Amino acid sequence: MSVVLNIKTAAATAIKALFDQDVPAQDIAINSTKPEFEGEYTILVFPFTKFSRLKPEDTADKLGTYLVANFPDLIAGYNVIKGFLNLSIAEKYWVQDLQQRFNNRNIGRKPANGQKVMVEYSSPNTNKPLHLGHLRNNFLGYSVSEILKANGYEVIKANLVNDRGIHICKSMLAWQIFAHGDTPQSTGIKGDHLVGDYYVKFETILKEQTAPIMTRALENDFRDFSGEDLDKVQKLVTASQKPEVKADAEKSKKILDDIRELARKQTEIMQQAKIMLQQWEAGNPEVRALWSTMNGWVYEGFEQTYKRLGINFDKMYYESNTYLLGKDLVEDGLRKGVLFKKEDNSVWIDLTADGLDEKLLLRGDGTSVYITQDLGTARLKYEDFHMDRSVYVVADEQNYHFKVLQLILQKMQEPGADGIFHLSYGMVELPHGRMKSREGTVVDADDLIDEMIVTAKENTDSEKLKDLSDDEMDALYEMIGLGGLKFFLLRVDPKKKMVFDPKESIDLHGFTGAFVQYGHARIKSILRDLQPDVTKLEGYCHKGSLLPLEKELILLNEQYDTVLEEAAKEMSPSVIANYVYKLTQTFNSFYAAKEDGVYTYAVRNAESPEKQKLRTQIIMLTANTITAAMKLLGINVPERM
RNA sequence: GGAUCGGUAGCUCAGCUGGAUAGAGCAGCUGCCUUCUAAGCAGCAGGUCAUUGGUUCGAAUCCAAUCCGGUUCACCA
Repeated sequence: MSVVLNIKTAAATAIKALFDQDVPAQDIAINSTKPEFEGEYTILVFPFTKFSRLKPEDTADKLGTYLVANFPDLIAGYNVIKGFLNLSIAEKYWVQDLQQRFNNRNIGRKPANGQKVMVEYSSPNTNKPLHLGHLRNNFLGYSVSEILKANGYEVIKANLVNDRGIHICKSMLAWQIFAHGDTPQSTGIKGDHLVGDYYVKFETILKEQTAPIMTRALENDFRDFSGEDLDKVQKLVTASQKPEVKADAEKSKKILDDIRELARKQTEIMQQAKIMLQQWEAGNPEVRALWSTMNGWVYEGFEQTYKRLGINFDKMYYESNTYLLGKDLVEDGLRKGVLFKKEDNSVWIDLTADGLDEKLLLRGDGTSVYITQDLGTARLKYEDFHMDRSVYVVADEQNYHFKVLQLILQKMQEPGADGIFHLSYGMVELPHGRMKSREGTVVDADDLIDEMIVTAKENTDSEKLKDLSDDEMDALYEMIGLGGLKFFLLRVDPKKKMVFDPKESIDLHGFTGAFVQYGHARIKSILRDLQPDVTKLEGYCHKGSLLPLEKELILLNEQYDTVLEEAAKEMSPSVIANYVYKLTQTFNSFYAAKEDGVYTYAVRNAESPEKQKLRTQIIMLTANTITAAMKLLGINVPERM
């Protein structure tokens, strides 16, 4: 049980005894004591004055006296400032805690809790390589999975690959026209990048073909359009010519965009892509063969990147297998009366009572839309694993989609519906704004990783490590570079959008992964020198008093369990990142503190054998906590750097 | 326009289940390597917590309104 919980329980007992009031222990507010006051934890007594019928100071005083008298193993002293009861925890408590935990390699890990949770993350499209935005998703999904595991959940990491659709046909078509049979082998280009290059090629041609259609349309020449699109474009062009629209820059831009969208649809290359998609759906062997080949290239590329990122999955789903799902569910829904049909045979759900709109689930021709597949896939996942919770790591632009998804499943009384949780994360932006592929500002994942590793190499003092082999050095650079990237993307609260400044991200100073790794390497360096006898340490429980930073480090380490629980509850690796940084920072202060040229907290040259044992326990504990915490972020820590 | 998320130091972010004088890092400025790794440490400077009102012993934190910004509201995925 954590110190805080112990204090709360003791306080609840004290309140019952002193004031005859039943206050649930968890309702008692406890803060860390501000550094300028004496003590470690502070109870806020304001809420108790109602029934104590005493001034806050007197209430605190009574409570403090009682706690010291009745819980001497926990609370050694107290002081009162206004309504704040500052408690000094008995040093014996800290020392015993230290002795029990210092050599635990699985620090913080909870026993299995019998709950199963699926975490779906990554879920890439197979038409282009991964970029910065995917990295946040991948790191988050992996880290949250590890955090849940450490809290006792059984976790299934799932990846739903979007391997079919118009976007892939675009790459395929451009490859057919322009590649002259090029392959990753023949060009030496990584498969996902090669396929992505042809996606870009497609977009270039599309743009070229769109321009004249657009120009004609704006001159009221609509020869490129027909049917519904003809109606739409005429209306839009007419609207765009109104003086009040011309005066409104924002409005006219939007109308122009809409016209452009229609023009894009009419281009020859777009029509070809659509035909290809239809052929794919019809099972055309030639198209299917090309599709398999090009997806194969992409998977090889992704495999490399995932491996490098240290990311893995327990279950792969492919949209080509799941995109037809959901129709059964729609049938069930119609039977249950949750869904209804319109006269054109399209199927809808009415969500107006929930403040949303009517939502289409099946088109008039019986084909499904995006959300229908997702409904079907949700059912499939549940049938496969019967998990208690199903987490989707997806950017916050899809908040509405997931709200609707869960609502529909709940209305259909699908068994997994209540367990669905959309782990919605904010976009990664560049200092100048969003990444835009049209403006070529997309930061490629592979490039970024390379850059980070090069930076790590440039900033490493190889003199210190000259006895390491080249392979060991490369592994170290990779650990530091990748760790830095992960830490940078995970240290921010997932819910918030974040700015990625390349200059800042590759920094190895301050609140960074490298800082934490460095702290760990420093500890290991001391331990290498010292070669402590672990069995002796395990039998050692320090008797003398503790210096401030000795106590502070034990205390921070003690908080790890609580931090881990909070990270799981919030599904937020940033909680861990902030904590492990603080812990390392405190260790660094401990490490560097000097008085009159002598290390205050020297381990090797400690002032007594007892202090040496104590400090060895402390730094071992700290190293174990750092290692465990960083592992949950997907970051390894080096023995030396 | 409706829904929704956000606005804290020059920049990037903590703090938000109400509590003491709002914290880090970067950038700027001072110091500190003959002693366990200076990717570090110690310090200085930097704030109308978007604005206004409310709730109360107490508000960056809760409520309301306003302003600013993002996302979303497709028979696209």
